[in-house]
Amino acid sequence: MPTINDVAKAAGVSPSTVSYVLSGRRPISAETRARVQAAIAELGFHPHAGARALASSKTNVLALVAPLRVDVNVPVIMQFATAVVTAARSYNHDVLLLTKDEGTAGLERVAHSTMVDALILMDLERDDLRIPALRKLKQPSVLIGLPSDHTGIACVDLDFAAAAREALTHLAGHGHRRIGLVGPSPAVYRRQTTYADRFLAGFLEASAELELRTVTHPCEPGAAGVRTCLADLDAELDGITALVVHNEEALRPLLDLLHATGRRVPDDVSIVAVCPRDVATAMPIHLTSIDIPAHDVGTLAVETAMRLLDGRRVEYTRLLAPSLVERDSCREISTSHR
Amino acid sequence: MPTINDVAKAAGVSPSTVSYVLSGRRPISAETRARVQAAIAELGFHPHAGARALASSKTNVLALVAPLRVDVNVPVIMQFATAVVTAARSYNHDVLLLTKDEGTAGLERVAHSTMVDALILMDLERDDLRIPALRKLKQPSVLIGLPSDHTGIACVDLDFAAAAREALTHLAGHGHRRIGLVGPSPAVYRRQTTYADRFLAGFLEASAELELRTVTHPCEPGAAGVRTCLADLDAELDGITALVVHNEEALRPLLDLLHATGRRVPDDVSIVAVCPRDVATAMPIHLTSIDIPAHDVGTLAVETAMRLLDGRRVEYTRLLAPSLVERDSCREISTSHR
DNA sequence: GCCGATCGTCGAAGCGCTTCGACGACGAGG
DNA sequence: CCTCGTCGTCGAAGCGCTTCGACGATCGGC
Repeated sequence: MPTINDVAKAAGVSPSTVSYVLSGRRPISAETRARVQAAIAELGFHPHAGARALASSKTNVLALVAPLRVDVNVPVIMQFATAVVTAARSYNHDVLLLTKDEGTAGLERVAHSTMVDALILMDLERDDLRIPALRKLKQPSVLIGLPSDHTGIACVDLDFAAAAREALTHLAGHGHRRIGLVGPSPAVYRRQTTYADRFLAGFLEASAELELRTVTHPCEPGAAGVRTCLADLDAELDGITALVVHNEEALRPLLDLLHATGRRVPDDVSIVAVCPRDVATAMPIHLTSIDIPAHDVGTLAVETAMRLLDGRRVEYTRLLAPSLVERDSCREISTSHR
Repeated sequence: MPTINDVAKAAGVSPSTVSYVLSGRRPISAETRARVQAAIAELGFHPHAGARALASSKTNVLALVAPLRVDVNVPVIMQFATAVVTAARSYNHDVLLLTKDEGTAGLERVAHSTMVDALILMDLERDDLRIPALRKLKQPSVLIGLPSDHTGIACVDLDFAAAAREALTHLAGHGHRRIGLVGPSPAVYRRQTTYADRFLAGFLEASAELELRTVTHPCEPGAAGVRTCLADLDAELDGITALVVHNEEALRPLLDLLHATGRRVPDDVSIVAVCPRDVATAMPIHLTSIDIPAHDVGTLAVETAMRLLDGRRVEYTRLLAPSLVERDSCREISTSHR
């Protein structure tokens, strides 16, 4: 492996000149630059990351903390990760992958040992224990999610409250007045994962504003969970004509169940799903859905981290507006049913 | 951030002594060690990763190259990643996540700039262009997959040929003689992804050995793809009594289709799937399946990398034996059908 | 035509750690 | 009792890079 000194010798300049060619931090004459670049190319020089980090206190690495335990929502997590890695690369950064279950210790480890310049976390909980730890780090962090006390930490996410509102507005606009929410699994609520809370809050608010009759229930995974959830909803409110589903896993078994029990979608029951576009269209009936824009959110998170790193201003709370796209699972309800 | 010098001063020793306490490379008296450790704890000292890498030429980081483009098999990829990260941590290593689509350049970048000690790649193709590049790196690599020319590079994977053999043996043992293979999507074959090839080869060999009548077809994603695939299989061989499905995505639509066309599983058609355990049991009928042991494979890959790193011997090709677990999708065929 | 600013380059001082050789102390073996 | 080997520690020399201050050269302004 050639070093910067080898390059300097080959090009007949000093090492610092090579460094300035590389970083562009000082003007270098065109000829010198050309000679240096030629030498770099010829020798196949690549700066040593560790040396660079040591001298410059920059690693060009971002930590991404993902809930890798195969929980729920695997595809969404994957989309976030993809977006983050891709965006990071576009800023000439790499991504160090941490698992959420290393907890606070993992964050501190990589931060204290200066392995990363910034951290991006996903799957935040309402009173996430990691938040206070993050505040103590010298590296900035960006959250994908919106825990309760996030002052001073940048947060990026879909506006789940608005999403719920939009789902209900859409259904109400189609004449639906009795609506059930099939929520995430109880485990998600138990962890107080922030998106679940925010969606539910938005749902209840909008429900009141629009003067709808609504019921909500979490939904355990699997066909059995869906069956229970639906039964609960029906028991608490009869004449439900529409369902909002904020639970990717439940979608498929739910459709199966409705089909099996002779409730046609959308003729007997309308559905608005909250899920990535591709899962909405992978269903036998293409679902009217509110997209979870994982790609945008991931990209935005990286962008925010970059701004933070070079000291530019950032919006500390950035909630992306939801967008509902109509497909085949909602139907105008006839006045007689209202 | 305290440095090793601060610790040394606080403990009244030289920096090198602190280093030896940390690394254990030289004997240190119990008292000195205690003093040093106390100082470390008190100051909250964490060695600077870059400095360490520079001085020791070890980064304690592994590169993991994953196909992050949301392709097929997302859950499996996630399981691999989880296993790799977890295993790496257990060896005190971290994981740098690269996307496959950075190709050769990405590997060279992280290797040449000494960001990682070793590389783990997944989703290998038969004549993967990255293999020659890997050979030139100073860091060792471990492949999850088995490309055609892998001499000198460690490979780890499920033995897909044996898996195919086992599936057919199981079905043959239940009296099935006419069997169809629902393969991965044509895109997977086109890329000559190694597991697809190996499974197919094993399937054909076993089919001949067991004197079965078999047909095979790739299967495009989506319900339409499944319909076409099944139609093709039926057209080429009538009286099919069993299906081997080596395509996670296809499983669900396939069951739907069979159901819709009145072919009962397992009464009319038996199924052996190749997929992670949890997807096999997530189906309405619990499928007899051959597990894709992502966790074991990922862990083994890391283990292999570690052995390579400290110069121990490794088996250069390690194919894990498949294990078929019986569930509810296979049925003994009555002699009248044979 | 002189002065100060700007340009382009160099040298040297680190960044924080590991590791090698050296060296005193001490116990064991002859 | 002397020597040799081992133990425990230290000092110094890097590892490969960035960055700061310095300095000659060049240039525009008056």
